[in-house]
Amino acid sequence: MPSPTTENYLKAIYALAERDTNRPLVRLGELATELKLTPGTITTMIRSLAERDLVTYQPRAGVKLSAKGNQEALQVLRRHRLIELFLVEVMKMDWSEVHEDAEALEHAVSDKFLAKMDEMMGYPTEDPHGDPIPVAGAEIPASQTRKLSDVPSGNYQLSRVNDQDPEFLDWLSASGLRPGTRFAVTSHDPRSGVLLLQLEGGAAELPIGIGAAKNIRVKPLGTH
Amino acid sequence: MPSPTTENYLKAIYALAERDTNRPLVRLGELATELKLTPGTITTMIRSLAERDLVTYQPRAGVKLSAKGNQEALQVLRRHRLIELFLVEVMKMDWSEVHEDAEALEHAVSDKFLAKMDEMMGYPTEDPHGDPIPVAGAEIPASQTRKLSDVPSGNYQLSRVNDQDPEFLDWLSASGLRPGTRFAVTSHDPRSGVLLLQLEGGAAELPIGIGAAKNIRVKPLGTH
DNA sequence: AAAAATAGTTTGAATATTCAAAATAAACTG
DNA sequence: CAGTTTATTTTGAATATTCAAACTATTTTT
Ligand SMILES: [Mn+2]
Ligand SMILES: [Mn+2]
Ligand SMILES: [Mn+2]
Ligand SMILES: [Mn+2]
Repeated sequence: MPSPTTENYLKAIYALAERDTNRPLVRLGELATELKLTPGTITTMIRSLAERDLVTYQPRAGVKLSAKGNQEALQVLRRHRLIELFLVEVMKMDWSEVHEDAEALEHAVSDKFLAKMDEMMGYPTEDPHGDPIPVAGAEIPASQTRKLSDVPSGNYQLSRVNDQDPEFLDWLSASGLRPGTRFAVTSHDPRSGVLLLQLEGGAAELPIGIGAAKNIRVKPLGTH
Repeated sequence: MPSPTTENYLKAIYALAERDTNRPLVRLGELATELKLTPGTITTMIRSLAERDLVTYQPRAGVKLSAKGNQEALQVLRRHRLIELFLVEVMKMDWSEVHEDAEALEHAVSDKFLAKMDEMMGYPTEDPHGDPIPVAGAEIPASQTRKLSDVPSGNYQLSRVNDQDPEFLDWLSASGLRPGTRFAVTSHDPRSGVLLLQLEGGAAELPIGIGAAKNIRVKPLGTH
C-alpha cells in the first residue's frame, strides 16, 4: 500500500532512532543526510507522512514514528533483512553486496515469496550482518550491544555491523571479523584514534580506526 | 535506467505485436486495454517514449518499437521469465501465481541476482508457461506454433500458454495440460464453440471452449 | 454523401516527488 | 544581549504519471 518512497522514509526514521538508542525525536536534517535529499524535500514529505498518521511531527524539533508507522517500518525491515539473508544463503552472493539489492527488492516482494524464503531458511532470526529480523507481531528486544568505539578493553563478541558500505564489509571479512567472532580489545588510544584487537586464534593484533569501530556493535563477554 | 512504467509500456507493445505475429503497428487502444489505462494517458506516454526514441509513433495509426525499445523490451521479458521459472523451480510456487510476482520483481532485480538465478537453473530457455527466455544478444526465433483455436483435427503438442489468468492455469494443470503435453484434437465445432481433446493416456475426451483455446499455442505433430 | 459510431488526441487538472533559492527560527558566541 | 551561524521551513518550479471531458479524425452505416 505505501509507496517505495514512503517505505524508505519510515525505514530511515526507524534506523536513525535506533542508531543512538532512545532519542525522542529524529531531526529532519539527519533524514536529509541519510536519504541524500535536500532539507526542503524532507520537510514536505514529513508533512505528508504526518497527515497519513505515520509519524508525529513537531516542526523545527523533529519526527517520531507513530504506532502505525513503526509497524510499517518493521515490516519493511523484515523484508529487507530476510532478503539479504536469502541472497547470501541461497543465492550465494557476498554479504558486502546484498544491501543494495535488498534496498530495491524490499519494495517488490510479495507476502507469498517472503513466506517461501522464510520457510526455506528455517525461520531465521538474524540477517547476514547480525541485525535481528523482525517478526510479524513480536517486539524487537532493545539491543544489549554497544558500539565498539565506546567500549573499554576486555573480551567481546561481534554482534552487528553496519551494512551500507561494501568496502568496509570486504575489509571485515578479510580480517576475519563477522557476527559471532570473539576477540579482545587490548588497547584503545583516543589520541591516535586507533583500537587494537586480538582475534581469537589470530596471530598479530588488528588495528582499527574509531570511525570504523563506530559501525560495529559488540556484546561484552566475561573476562574468564 | 528506464522507469518501471516505461518498462511496462515497452513490454506491452512487444507482447501485443507478438500476439498476432507481424502486425506492423500496435494501436494505442489495444495498449489502453492491455495496461488498463485511459486512451489519453496512452497518447501522452507514447509521445514521451517516441521522444526518447524507444518507439516509432504514427499519430492515429499506432506504434512500433524502435531497435532500442525492442532491446529494452527483451531485457524486461528476460527478467520476467527467468523470475517466473525461478519462483516455480526454486521457490516451489505454483505456475498459476508467479506472473503477478514477476510483474513487480522484473523492475527490481539486479544483474547480479539475475545471473545467479540463471546459473542456478542451468541457463534455461523456457519459462513455466512455455514462453522462450530471451538471451542477451540473440534474436527470438519467430514462433512456429499456432493457436489451438485455429487448428484442424490432428495431433499436437502443447507449446505455450497465456500466463495472465490464474484460474485458467489452475484448470489447465488440473486437466493435465501443460507445456510438452501431447494430445489430439478430435473435433472442433464452430457452432457450439467447443473443441474436444484426447490427451495421451487420458480416459475421456476433454472439452474446451474456443475462448480458452485462444490462450493456448500448440505445435503440430506428424499423424503417425 | 451525410449521419453515426469508433478511435485517438487535446486540454486542464491532480498527485507524488524532488530541487534551488529565499525567508525564518533557534542556538550559539563574544 | 546583539550578532552570527546553523537548521528548518517556505515558495516557486519541474518531472512523471494519470484521469475526465471535450474535441477531432477515421471508419462504417444508412
Ligand atoms: Mn541492509
Ligand atoms: Mn528501499
Ligand atoms: Mn508472466
Ligand atoms: Mn511489470
